[in-house]
Amino acid sequence: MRAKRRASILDAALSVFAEEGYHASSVSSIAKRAEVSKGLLYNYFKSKEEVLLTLVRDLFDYAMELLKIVPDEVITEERFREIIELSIDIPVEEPQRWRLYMSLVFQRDVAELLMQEMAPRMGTYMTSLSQYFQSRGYEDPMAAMRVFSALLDGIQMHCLLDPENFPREQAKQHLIKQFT
Amino acid sequence: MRAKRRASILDAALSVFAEEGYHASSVSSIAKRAEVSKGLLYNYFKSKEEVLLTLVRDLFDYAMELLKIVPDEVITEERFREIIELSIDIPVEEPQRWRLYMSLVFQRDVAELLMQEMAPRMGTYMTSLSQYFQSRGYEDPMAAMRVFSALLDGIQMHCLLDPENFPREQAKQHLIKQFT
Amino acid sequence: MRAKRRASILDAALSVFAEEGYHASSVSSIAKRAEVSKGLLYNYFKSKEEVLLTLVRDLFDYAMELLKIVPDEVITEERFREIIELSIDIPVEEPQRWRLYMSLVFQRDVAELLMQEMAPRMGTYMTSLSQYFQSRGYEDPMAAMRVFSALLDGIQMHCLLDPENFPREQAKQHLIKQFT
Amino acid sequence: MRAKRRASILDAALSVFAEEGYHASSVSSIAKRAEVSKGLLYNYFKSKEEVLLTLVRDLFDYAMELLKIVPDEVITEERFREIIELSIDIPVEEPQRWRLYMSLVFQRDVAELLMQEMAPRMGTYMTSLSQYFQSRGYEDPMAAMRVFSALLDGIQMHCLLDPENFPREQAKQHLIKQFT
DNA sequence: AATGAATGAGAGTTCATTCAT
DNA sequence: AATGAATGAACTCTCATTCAT
Repeated sequence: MRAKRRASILDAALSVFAEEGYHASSVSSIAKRAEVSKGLLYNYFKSKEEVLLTLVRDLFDYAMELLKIVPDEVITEERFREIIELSIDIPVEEPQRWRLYMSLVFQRDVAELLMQEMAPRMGTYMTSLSQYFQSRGYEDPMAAMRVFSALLDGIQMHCLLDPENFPREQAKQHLIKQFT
Repeated sequence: MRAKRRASILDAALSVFAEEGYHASSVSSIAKRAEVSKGLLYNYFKSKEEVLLTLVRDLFDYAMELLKIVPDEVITEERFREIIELSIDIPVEEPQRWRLYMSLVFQRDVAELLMQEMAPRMGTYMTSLSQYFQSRGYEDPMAAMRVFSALLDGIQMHCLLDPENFPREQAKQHLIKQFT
Repeated sequence: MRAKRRASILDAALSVFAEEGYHASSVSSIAKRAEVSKGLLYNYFKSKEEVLLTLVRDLFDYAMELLKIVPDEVITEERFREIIELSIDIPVEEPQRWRLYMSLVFQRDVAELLMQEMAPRMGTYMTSLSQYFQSRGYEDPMAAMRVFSALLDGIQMHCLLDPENFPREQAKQHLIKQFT
Repeated sequence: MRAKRRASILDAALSVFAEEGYHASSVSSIAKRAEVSKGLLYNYFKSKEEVLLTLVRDLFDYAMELLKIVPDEVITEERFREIIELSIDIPVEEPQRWRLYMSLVFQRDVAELLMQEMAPRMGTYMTSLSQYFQSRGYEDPMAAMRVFSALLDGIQMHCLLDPENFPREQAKQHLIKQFT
């Protein structure tokens, strides 16, 4: 039951953060939405920031799991295609969570905190990707990987900003065709 | 001289916003950085929000001008290539301004205000673009335009996040090759 | 075993109060240090204030006992000397407890509560003392007693503030010489 | 006029602190008593602690001035008598201020802050005093000085606790007789 | 045009206390 | 006897905004 309360606080926080942005959200409004007293929230999380970090960490872990990313993986063409498809489809399932994530990327203070933690795991993933590009004969596989990531992020971003109208399938096919 | 004061306030606001994010910035610190009293700031702008909106509007106008975007333009392949190059190079010149812009995109409350104003002008540009894709024989030019925009935004985003290391030229060439 | 628990709570409270001061101490930290749940603490004491009062009452009783103070005692010169020595040596044995006591003297709200209770017992002691001064031929024995008490308190205070360096023996001898 | 406001805040703070003790006092109640908004108080002082420090610093300076204490002074018997009389009479004039001071001595956290600042100036005064005792032929002038200070503090303390009834004159004469 | 004193609402956070279990 | 989840009021402090000067 403790876990349940915790989850409901995180749910509430997510939706408030997503609606108003992290800095503009108040702990009061999170508590209210979670139907919990402000005091109790501090029983579960030691600060507003910790709520945010928890949220993002969870999301990141969840994404890693869904994408089935493991360290030092060798990426085949088949797998590469899968990564593209999942990367684009997953965020759309829960746009709220991912929008929050995106909104933090350009928030200097928070972004640094996050990157600190995620850098290592992201790093090995990046390496795997650039090895894929190397195996495909790219001259500068590192650069190719970065361009690819940027393009993928762009697609994700637009999917999140307008999940209903953005031509997701076409975008997917475009990416796949370009890089396989 | 009134214009000068105004400009210095906007400058100060930009750098404060960029450093701390809009919501975490205080009017006091903007005034201080602009070497102006808080009272005077309110003489020029009626609220903190208006300062932000002004900043973004100006940036938008400035971008439109640099990109030489005019209503109902017919885009040639040459011009298309130019648009790509400018779109990627311009933000890198003043990353601070553009980062602020990006940080707002996922801030529901502010984003809506902005879109309201910019939608019309953006609209005609989008139309021009999709006509370009139509002329190039794309089956669904509207979709192509959206995919293209997403990819371009992704590149811009990564350029802003890591202006020094991102392989800008490669990204540009990639985009150009794909769409011409 | 109930008594044991109670005692361990009082111990914990004493050390927390001594470290941080009464008002700055939290019930949580007392409970934690006593290795007891907050709820249980309230089973033994009905409020934080009661814990404090108990602590001070106990200390007072304990001091009275050590000083062997009984109502209507007739104080001889020998006994007077003993009182001085004990009064100065006792606090130094457990500076923590006595420092807490001292810290309350100038805390209006708490001090009143305490005095209320202790006044009667202190009264008879004061009377005994002033009778001693009367027997020694002091013109205004009441005044002499008060001056003496003040001087003694001064010594105690300094002993507690710097137990290691304060010249305790010299102070004792000084007092004894003055008043016998 | 700014100075006036500042003074009225300090006045209010003094009386609130004196009544309830530093930790038990709230900034709200200080502001209320000063007939000032909470916000304004923070315009004048950057924290509750700074209000306290200001108060104590001012008091200390004021006392030093009244006692006419100067570095490296050579204390004569006449001057020594004067110091005793002033030391006892001054606090009684404004018991509130001095009670606050006393209440802090046993407040670990604050006391340290204060001592840090005052130590140097107190030091030279202590030196002067111990030189006086040396000149009077005391075997251990340092110890004599400490005992003397303790006794004096005891008198001051009791004067403050019961200004009306404590036999101040007798105490003064007692001290003077002992040490001259 | 320009100041900065002043406000009041609200921010995040803590905590003594209660109560269902 | 014992827990710790839960509360709500109060805490210190911040800040956008106004206004007398």
